[in-house]
Amino acid sequence: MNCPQLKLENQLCFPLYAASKEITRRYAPYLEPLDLTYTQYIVMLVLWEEKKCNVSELGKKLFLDSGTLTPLLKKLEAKGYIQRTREQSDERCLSVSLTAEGESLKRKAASVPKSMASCVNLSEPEAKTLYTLLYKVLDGLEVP
Amino acid sequence: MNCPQLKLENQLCFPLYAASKEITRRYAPYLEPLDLTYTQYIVMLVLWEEKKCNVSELGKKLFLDSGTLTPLLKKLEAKGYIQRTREQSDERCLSVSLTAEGESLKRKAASVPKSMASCVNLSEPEAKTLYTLLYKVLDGLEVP
DNA sequence: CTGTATTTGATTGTATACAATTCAATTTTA
DNA sequence: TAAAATTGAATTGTATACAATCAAATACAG
Repeated sequence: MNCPQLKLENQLCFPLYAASKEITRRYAPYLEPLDLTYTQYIVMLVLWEEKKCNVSELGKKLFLDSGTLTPLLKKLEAKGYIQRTREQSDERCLSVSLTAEGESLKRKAASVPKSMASCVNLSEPEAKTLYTLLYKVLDGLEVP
Repeated sequence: MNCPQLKLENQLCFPLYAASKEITRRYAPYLEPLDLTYTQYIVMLVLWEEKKCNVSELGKKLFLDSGTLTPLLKKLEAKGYIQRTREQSDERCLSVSLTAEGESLKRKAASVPKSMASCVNLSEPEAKTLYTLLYKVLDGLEVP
């Protein structure tokens, strides 16, 4: 049974999956001094921008659900980077905000993106094209 | 502290990470009738092509290590799709091969790629460009 | 030939991921 | 306004991922 569409090299999903994993793995050495994993890092990226965010908002932005975020946020709290407090107006909502330590971590993180960019062997226009196409895929998936 | 390079929207890694996860998630409904997860599916893709493969070869092709593959291959064996046998010439090597059932599963899988392609909202040239750029990233990472 | 080095999978430990379910708080509705 | 529906996190269960380590088999140097 000859099936070219089932060849690994003919899949678009596979380089996407592999590149994502490999890139994430390359982040580890740069994030270790910050005591962050990659997923914890992108949560901190949101908080450095927003200051305050509840779990569902984080989930929407990062494409993560509460089953991933709840334990992860507890770890960030244990590290002293964030606070978790129930919102007064709606006790169902858990508000996540930075501690002073979490805020000051931003300074140490400032060099991470440049370090990582140097790992990725793309020209500026190529990176831009890739970025655009990936968001097109993501947006196209939004409504199933 | 204003830090544009730390904005989520300025990261290339993030849409890569998110798109990969979302695409993988979209595979589930199509793979469920085959009783395969996404990772199990890409292992089967290799085996449908190669017939026979040892663990380290699978790992190289799929960017996975033995910590992921060993339990996964045991599950595929438990489902009856593959056989795991030590190679006679080198007892360290575990040879993975298809059973008749695993081979015949290929027929049921033949329609999966087309179904998935319809989920991805890219034109043919866009998909090709994305593919090329992703492999360029992967190849650029090969040697750290 | 033998002791050391290397190779190969397996194991262990930590950290995601996500579906499905639960539970409590809030909102809607009959 | 009391019951129903909805919402938002947390929990449970299953499946990856990968670093680090281990043990067995093999290769290889002297």
